[in-house]
Amino acid sequence: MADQFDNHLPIYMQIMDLIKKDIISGQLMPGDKIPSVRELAAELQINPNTIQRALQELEREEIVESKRGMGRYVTGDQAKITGLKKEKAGELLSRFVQGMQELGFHGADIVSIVAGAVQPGPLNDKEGL
Amino acid sequence: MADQFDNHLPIYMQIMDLIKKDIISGQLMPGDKIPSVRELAAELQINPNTIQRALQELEREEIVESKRGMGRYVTGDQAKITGLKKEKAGELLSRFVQGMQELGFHGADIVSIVAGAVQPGPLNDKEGL
Amino acid sequence: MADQFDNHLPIYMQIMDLIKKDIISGQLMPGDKIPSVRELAAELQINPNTIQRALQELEREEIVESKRGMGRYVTGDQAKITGLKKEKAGELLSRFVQGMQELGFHGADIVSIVAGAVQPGPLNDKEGL
Amino acid sequence: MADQFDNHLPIYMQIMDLIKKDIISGQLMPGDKIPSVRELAAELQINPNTIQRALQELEREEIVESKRGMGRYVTGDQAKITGLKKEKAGELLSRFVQGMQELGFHGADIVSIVAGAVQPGPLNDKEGL
DNA sequence: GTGGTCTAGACCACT
DNA sequence: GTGGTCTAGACCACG
Repeated sequence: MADQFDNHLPIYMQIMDLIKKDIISGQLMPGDKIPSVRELAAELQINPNTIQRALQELEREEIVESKRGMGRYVTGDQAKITGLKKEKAGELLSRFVQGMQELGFHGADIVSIVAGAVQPGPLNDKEGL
Repeated sequence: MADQFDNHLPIYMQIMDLIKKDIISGQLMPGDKIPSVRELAAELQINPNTIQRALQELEREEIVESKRGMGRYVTGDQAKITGLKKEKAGELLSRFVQGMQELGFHGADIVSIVAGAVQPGPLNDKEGL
Repeated sequence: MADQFDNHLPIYMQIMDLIKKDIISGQLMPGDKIPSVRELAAELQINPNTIQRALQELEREEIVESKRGMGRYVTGDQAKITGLKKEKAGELLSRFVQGMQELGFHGADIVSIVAGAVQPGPLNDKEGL
Repeated sequence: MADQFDNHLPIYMQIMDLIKKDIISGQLMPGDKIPSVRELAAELQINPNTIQRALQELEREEIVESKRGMGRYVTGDQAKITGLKKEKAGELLSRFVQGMQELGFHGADIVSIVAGAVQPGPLNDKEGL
């Protein structure tokens, strides 16, 4: 079976991203309990130490809080979460735009390529890429 | 002086990207000679072995050919090169769109965000992100 | 002591062959852990970097997988392994037959030469070659 | 266009082989004049120095003789040529048989595989390999 | 001069 | 402990 994880990014970071996405998308709401290290380790087939590392880093980023003896919880700070979303979106956007410009695509090209990708209509075909 | 190379990605990969960009942008045309390992090492202030590694990988990807004792050359296969551009663009695009969708943005949102980024007009400001 | 490695072929390729043979012959089964770079380096009296190179190439050929921090493993893809054997045999065969034909030997000649070599009987002696 | 030469064997050796094959197969007979370095260089699209090296080595092996100011000629020593043929055949044979044995094929297997390859009859199919 | 290989030794992040 | 990367310096065969 194909590995679910990418080889050139640390697994713990990929796990951080998984959890962040769950939070941003609302699957995990502020204040929700996060599955225990053991549960996540079993579910993802990953060494518990690696899960531990991921959660520690999320704590450092104040996205997750641990309550002694009660497990870890999504931060109640809503601003933190919307900030997270903006930050991620900003990263994605700038990486994309900069990359496309380096490939020689310019303003309008880029927009129309994206338009073609998100809502493929009769006027756009894949060749446009 | 600030290092010209990024810490998250191995230097040899960044060198690969440098050369790929030169090829895609037309600074290096099909059949052109690529500067020798030693020249690149001197120019980029990088150990020759690292340059060697980068060029070997490009050779594996059939973007570059080495002619014994005569140096390395950009592949003459034009299709390979245009393929390279499409591949890079496709990667960037799908990573971006998929990422944005995971963050909860949908079709039109994504397009307008990109539009705002590439051609900032009076109606869009960066804060809108 | 006579070097265990041949001069015409790079050491790292010879190490690749060693490991491939272990896999084909079943000494290393699919999913088995491969000795660490350092272990192999000590055992074969070869610089670790050279071992590393050999294993990296095997990874490129998808004969071996590395699991971060956990070592390298023989691919679990059984088809890959049987494919390996067929590929090697096919190479050997076509190189041999083509070579013999270029030397002016034809069908039956070639077969009987091989027969003489693998099971020398009273009717064939090596001088016959 | 695909290069006519293999990357992991020196070109001059490959040229030596070309000429040897011509001699063994009778395309070049004992005493025949060998094309000049310039001619071969033009024909094979190879640096004359490389051709020169190949011919020098053939002289060292006494397969070719140079007559001052008159060019190079295939040796008149017929024994040398038949010896050449035996040597080449022996190399091919032992490399093949040894290789197949390392892959786990044994006597009769090897013979029947060769038989299938040189005269494919209704009883043998490729799957047999 | 060119690429290719090898050694030695070091540092790092990941598990 | 594991692989991955990088540097430094050396040697070699090829063209």
